[in-house]
Amino acid sequence: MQVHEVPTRLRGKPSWLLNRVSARTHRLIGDTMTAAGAHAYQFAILAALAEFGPESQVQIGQRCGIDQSDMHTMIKELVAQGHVARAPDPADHRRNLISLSTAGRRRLEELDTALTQVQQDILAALSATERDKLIELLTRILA
Amino acid sequence: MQVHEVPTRLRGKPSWLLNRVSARTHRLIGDTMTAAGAHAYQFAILAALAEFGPESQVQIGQRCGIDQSDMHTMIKELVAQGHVARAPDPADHRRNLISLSTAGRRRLEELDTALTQVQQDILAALSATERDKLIELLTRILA
DNA sequence: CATATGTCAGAGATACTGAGATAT
DNA sequence: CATATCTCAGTAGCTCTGACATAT
Repeated sequence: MQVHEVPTRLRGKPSWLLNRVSARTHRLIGDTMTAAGAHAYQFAILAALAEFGPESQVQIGQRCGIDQSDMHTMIKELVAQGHVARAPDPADHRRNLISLSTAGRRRLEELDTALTQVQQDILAALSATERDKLIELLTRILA
Repeated sequence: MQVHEVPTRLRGKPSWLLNRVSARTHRLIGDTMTAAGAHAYQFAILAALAEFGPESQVQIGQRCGIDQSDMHTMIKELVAQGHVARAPDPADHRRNLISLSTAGRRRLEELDTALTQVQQDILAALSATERDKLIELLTRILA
């Protein structure tokens, strides 16, 4: 649907390409999560808990790149859905220890399946080798 | 500054990598443009005008991926700065023809220089060949 | 006292929706 | 009448700042 040609000074810049691709991706992921009644942050939180076990809100946020201020709402929703439990840390009463429930573990798999499908859609134009290359390059940029 | 390990289910997903890289890039570009007293959209508009000549707001927006509703403010600022002129299109009185001034052309070069430098910073971890590869892959995803 | 955590209110920028005015 | 452009108000989601209470 590209009716008009994109200015050369834009389409040659990685920052512009990244922004456009990321915007499209973000919309797809958002739609998928909304359809599942979830939030992208919540998948990240569930994934962190499944891999590293119970942690404080701050710890989870640092792992996933979620601001401390935004963890509260996300955790509150997950608690209401029965996907995680929030309990004071006996070893440090400032902290809440967040832990994954059985339902939360199922939820994680469910969301992961949906999100994995979205990856296929996003990268449909690339071969398997190229997808790996893209992941590698992005990972190195981020490191 | 990655204190905590990122969950595998996140760091292996292109959507997550794209989001993180794009967020960092977006911040760098934003800071650079703010320092120059400009907006990222405005660079795009100036680039379109320099390459394709005077056009309507809708046309420019479609080229650059800027919503029609957001063009108005951007153009207004560019007019106030003397970088573009806005005049009714004699051939179609619904349209404003936006055209680049001499100052706008200088401004474009100035912003392009700054933005080109940011690209170097973003892609510092990649070789020239890898940068080209990344651009190619992102371009194909977008096509 | 200094620091860490969680909670909460709100700001700022981005991208979009919807509606109205004008012109084709 | 249907459509296109421009303008403008306002919404929604994301990210971040600042403040405060509590605990270490």
